[in-house]
Amino acid sequence: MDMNTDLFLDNMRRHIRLTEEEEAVVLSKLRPVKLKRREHLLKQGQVARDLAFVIEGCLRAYALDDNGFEHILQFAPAGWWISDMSSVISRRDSLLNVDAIKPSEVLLLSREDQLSLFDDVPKLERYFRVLTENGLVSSRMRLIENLSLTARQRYQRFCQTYPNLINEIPQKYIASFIGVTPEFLSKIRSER
Amino acid sequence: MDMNTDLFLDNMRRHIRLTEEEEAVVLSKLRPVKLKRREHLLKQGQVARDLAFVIEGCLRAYALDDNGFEHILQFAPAGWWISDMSSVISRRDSLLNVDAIKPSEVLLLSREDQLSLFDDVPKLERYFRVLTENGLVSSRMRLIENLSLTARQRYQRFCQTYPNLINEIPQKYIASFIGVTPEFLSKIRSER
DNA sequence: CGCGACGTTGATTTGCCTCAACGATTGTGG
DNA sequence: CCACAATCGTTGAGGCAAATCAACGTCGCG
Repeated sequence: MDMNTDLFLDNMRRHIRLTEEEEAVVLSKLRPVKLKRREHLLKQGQVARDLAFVIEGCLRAYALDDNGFEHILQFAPAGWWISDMSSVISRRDSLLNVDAIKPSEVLLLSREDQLSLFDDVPKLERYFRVLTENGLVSSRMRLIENLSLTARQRYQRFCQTYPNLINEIPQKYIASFIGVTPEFLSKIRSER
Repeated sequence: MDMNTDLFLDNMRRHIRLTEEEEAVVLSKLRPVKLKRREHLLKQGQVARDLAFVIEGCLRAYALDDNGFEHILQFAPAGWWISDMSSVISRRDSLLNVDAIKPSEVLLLSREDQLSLFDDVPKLERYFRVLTENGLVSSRMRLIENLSLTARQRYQRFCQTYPNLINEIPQKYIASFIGVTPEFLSKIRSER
């Protein structure tokens, strides 16, 4: 079987050390999937069953508000996990959509398999705890920044934090991420 | 020894089932502390070493921006955990302050003890993973709401989510939490 | 009692949105 | 390979939600 798992193994090994057998058990649960641009991995109203590890391309998670506007909560370039943890954990309908910004490839892990892996390979629980902790940290960070920074400052911060993404994805997605209209981001960028 | 741990044990038992010995090991690491109104558990610039479980009163976590304004990220009434996870995890200086809104009592657990407990009582890892997951969920929820709701709607949402807190804490804290000035919250409330 | 913290109210300002028009670029089918 | 549509970014005029600033009433507390 020929799935490109190097990026994933690198990522996991940065946090925990497993035996070869254990790694094989984990890998056996991962399902590789290719996505076209705009193709959805998850739509709101569905229950999210899978976590996705991006090995190529870039995905995004976004919410649609009552007026039909998109609000991007997370970008996931290669090497990142993405999904609606809220839905995965609670098994309730997702409020988020996840789709591919560009042609991408991901490894899927169902919540069911994840939980059974926690029993079979207990060290894995630590790996995902750390990931969740990091997710919490960055989510809080964004909350602070949204409460205390102006749009201009949030854009500068985005440029510092995701220098790779800036030239990789359409500008309107960046606007949606930092919480302004595409028009206003354009005006910000034109100043100097 | 006379520390009121019922609330904590209730909370933990809702997630995992431990033996009496295991519970005793966990309890042995908890240090009870009383806080006066306004007393700080953590100030920004320090490295947060402790997680705090509130057994009485109410605490808050807030960030100070460059202009000296406070932005409250979390309230923790009795039965809630609070701290700056970001600092605890990364061992870097905290960006948050944590203090008591009213006279309070908390149980402290150092990160060091938490990690050693993960080795001694592996089931505990699950408890904290779930807590962190829930924290992530609510943090994301707030981010969505801050991006997509008006101040009026955020206030209504706050009233639904924390009906107990509304008459318990000064209004300016609620303003800080939902991300408006105290003056504007006052105007919102006076409409109808 | 008198002071400080808090909430209210009003006048004014401002950061960002809305709407509309217009190039530039990309993509697509003939 | 061209023609055309769709998508995207830019620019400008006008509008609105919320901030700012200031004054004032009220309450709790030393």
